[in-house]
Amino acid sequence: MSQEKSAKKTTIYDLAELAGTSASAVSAVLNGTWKKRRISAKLAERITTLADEQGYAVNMQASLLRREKSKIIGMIVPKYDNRYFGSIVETFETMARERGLFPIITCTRRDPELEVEAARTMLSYQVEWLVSTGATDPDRISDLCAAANVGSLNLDLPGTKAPSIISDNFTGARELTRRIMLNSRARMGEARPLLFIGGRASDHNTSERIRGFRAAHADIGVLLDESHILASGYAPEKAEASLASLARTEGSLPNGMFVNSTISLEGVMRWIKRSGHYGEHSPVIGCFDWDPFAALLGDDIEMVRQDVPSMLDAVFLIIQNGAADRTLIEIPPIFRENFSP
Amino acid sequence: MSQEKSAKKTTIYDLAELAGTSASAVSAVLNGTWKKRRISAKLAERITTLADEQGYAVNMQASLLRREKSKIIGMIVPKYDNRYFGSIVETFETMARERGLFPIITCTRRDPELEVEAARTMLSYQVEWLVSTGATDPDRISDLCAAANVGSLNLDLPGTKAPSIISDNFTGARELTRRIMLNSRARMGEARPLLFIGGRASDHNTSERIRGFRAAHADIGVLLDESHILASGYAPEKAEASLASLARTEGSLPNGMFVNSTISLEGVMRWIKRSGHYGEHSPVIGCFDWDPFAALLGDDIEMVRQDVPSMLDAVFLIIQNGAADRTLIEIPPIFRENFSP
DNA sequence: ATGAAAGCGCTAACAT
DNA sequence: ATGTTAGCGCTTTCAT
Repeated sequence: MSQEKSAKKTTIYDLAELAGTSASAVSAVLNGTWKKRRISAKLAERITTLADEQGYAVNMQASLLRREKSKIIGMIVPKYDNRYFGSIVETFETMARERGLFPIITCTRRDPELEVEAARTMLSYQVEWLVSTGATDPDRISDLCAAANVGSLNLDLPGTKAPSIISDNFTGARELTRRIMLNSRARMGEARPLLFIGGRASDHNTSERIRGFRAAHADIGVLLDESHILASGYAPEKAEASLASLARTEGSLPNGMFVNSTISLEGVMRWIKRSGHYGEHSPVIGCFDWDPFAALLGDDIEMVRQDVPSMLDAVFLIIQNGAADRTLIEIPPIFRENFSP
Repeated sequence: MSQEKSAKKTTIYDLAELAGTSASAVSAVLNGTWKKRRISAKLAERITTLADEQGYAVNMQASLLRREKSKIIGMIVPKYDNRYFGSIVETFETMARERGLFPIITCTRRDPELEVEAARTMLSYQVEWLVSTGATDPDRISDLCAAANVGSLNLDLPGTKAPSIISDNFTGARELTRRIMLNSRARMGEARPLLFIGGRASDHNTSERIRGFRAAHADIGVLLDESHILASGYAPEKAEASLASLARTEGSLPNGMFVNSTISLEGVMRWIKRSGHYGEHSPVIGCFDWDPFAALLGDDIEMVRQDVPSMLDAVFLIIQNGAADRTLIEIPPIFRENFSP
């Protein structure tokens, strides 16, 4: 890595010399503690001007080493390729900064190894809190944090060793399923069992959503088909493949579907288009997650939006006030009629 | 901010005491420099085990303070709400880590003040390089970096005080325009002038794309209408509003459009749907940027994908080998037939 | 109203 | 083959 000029960076000692004062005075002026030190306004003025001229910037590494707290807060996130995680990251950054914290974020691409490596690195950087978003093994990360005396939090997917903030998946899925069935009935004349597709059966969110899916069928008195629950992963290709395979074995597919994420929806829509399976009569679809273009894809596509601002409010509330490790906070997702303008 | 336990963190001195050795030995073992120190394998072994047991993590603040280089590389990015920036961030993180660098990223929401504040903060954290992505005032950031002897780079939008890596907007836009016109001719029988919408006329990318747009019209010998170039901003609402306004004044809109980003496309598609302006005959569209759902929106929607991996290859190449400040690297965007599977 | 000095945890040159 | 020591740049008592 090449360095443009070889000049060293300006330090408070350089500034002190230029101002004809001491490093401690400079430090006090530059970090705002100088009122209690009763440093003269002219000295303060002189120092600030000088600092500006020299393009001085504190060395955080040195500053943090000396202080007790780093004010750094970390987050790991699986992907940046959808609106949900995108807004989680953006909101997290904004809220952290509003609270005087410095956010650092790492994308771990759903790779368990990368997750723990990222967690370790963040601990080295002295994060005071670590938020694991959609982590495959959140408890492992909580253990690492606990060993380093650092607070941890789970977001989106729950764990058992730190407070968790997630969507109310059961209630949300139940209502979403109800709506899909209503739409389907409006079109087909009668309520019919739906297909569930996407996600991993092993993860808490997916299993809760499947539970809500079942409950909604029971509510309406429709018997669902167990072989129509396809929790085959998050990647679009997975969804595409399992639809193809089901169509092959069963000939014809249900005309209503519950899709577990926009990422899975990508595969679903692609398959529908490519296969031509449904011909003119595209299926009635509901998706647990929101995307602006997907929303324009058809009239019969119902979407739920996870309430990211409320989820992160809860996160920062816990950071401020603490909470028991096994706390589970479930935030209701938002339906179409309550979408923000 | 509450701290769970009050125990202090383990340091190399604690480890040294437990292992009955010195801090420097521990340090050497833990950071891999111990081969050249000819430390015995058993000592090394003992120390590593101990470190594991104690959940030890180096204090980067201390380590970096002592070392000469931080290995930290910063990036500022406008938004996380579309695939283009999402993949820039994800690719940047991955490539940085592959090179032993620690990436820190800040989202500045197209806010010029936030941009410089973020840059300052990153300089405090001793970044060795700062990549400004889509910055509103990249030269300002380059100045800050220069004052701190830190390298800077512009991505997506060029500047004049640091090397810039951008898409080949002119050529890309010219070819995209040509394709839209071809599609339009195939449908309407004759080539007609298109509408240009989205972006800011003041930014380099938009003006280059408009230049390409003009060139393609000239190539085919079609006269374009200057009042049909609507560079009214990036937000979906802006696009929506300017279409509405144009439709009001002109009655009818061109049946082919060049849309300058997926974000603008969001507004365009919404307006088309809400207004019902085009009735059954939806317009032929081309978009400078790619989104998987937008791609499924219609048969006549052509998209170009900016070549993010190549752009970031160029970024890291410059970081390794250096380049003159005014270097401008233009990466050809990718058309449909060359999309990766 | 301001300066001197100690020390945060780590690394690297210099001992042995 | 391993220990001692001098800082890295900053903050913070404690003197004055």
